[in-house]
Amino acid sequence: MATQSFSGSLPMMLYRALDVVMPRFRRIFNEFGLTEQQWRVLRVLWETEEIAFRELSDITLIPAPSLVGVIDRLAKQRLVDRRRSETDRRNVFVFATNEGKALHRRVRPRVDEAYADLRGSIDETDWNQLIDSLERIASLAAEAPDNRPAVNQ
Amino acid sequence: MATQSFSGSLPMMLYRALDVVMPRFRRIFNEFGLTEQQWRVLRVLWETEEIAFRELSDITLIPAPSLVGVIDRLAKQRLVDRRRSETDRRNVFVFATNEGKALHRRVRPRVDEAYADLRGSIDETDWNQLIDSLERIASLAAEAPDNRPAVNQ
DNA sequence: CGTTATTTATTAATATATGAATCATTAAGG
DNA sequence: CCTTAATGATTCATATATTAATAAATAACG
Repeated sequence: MATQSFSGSLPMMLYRALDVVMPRFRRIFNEFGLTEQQWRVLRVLWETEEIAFRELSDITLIPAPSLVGVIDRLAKQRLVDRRRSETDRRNVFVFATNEGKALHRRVRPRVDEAYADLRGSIDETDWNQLIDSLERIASLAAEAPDNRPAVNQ
Repeated sequence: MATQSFSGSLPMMLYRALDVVMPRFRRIFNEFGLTEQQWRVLRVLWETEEIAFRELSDITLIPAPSLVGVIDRLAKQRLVDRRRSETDRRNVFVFATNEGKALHRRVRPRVDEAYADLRGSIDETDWNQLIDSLERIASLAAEAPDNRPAVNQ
């Protein structure tokens, strides 16, 4: 096999896929005064009433130092709030306010619609194949002992 | 099909794949005092003696406003330099200095090795399938008229 | 128990991303 | 030509990423 071309490398292909896919979603977020990361937090809080800071960081893939600021800004808009655990005061829990839940309910249909459009623009088989391949890549995480990201315990 | 789970969505799967794949490369870049984006620029300049700013932005997937700073910092380290086009003075060309080329030659083998390791840790068929699927996603770009990224002209 | 490690969120410093605006240059039109 | 429109890099303001350090709380251990 010849020398790997830069643009054909796996990392650049992943970045390019995101560049193709994300703008349509960011446009929606912006309409509602949200950033992509702020949306991720609201989106996760839709599924769990309350969530530990670390777990929120793992699920949203927002690194902890960044997440601090994301939550600060969401809290300033009264969309989410924190509380410290009583049993272990190092832990922080995050939850959506009523205002946050209401905003989520308004944004969600638009995002779902865009997602359906995206999915509709790709052949069903290709789509499943892609998700499948990405899952296999993600499963490498456990095997690399020097990686913090995501699923490790 | 049930409601799309957040972590199983295409964007989050793409982000997770990058989170799994990139740390091993960033560790190498850091050893040589480079950031990921700085490396991308050096890596591209390895293939073309000189390149137009806009084209560099398209290939590296670094947005123009960010690329200005990336090149500024590389130039401060004497690794690259700019020159303005004589025929159209709006255009800027970027090229690697001898120092930049030398650094590239030192980093490159380490990156290639890490890439080979990565490739070796994934089944050949899975790998090809993934690259293949990502290419199909990338090809959607042309169909979305409101997207700047990459290949448009 | 008291001291030392470890864990958890946070802060700090620097680099990059994002979206809008600006400034210089060139192209187009009358 | 001269004015106006378009183009290309850059700047600006704000948000996030990255890596290291810190501070508070808890766990572990002698």
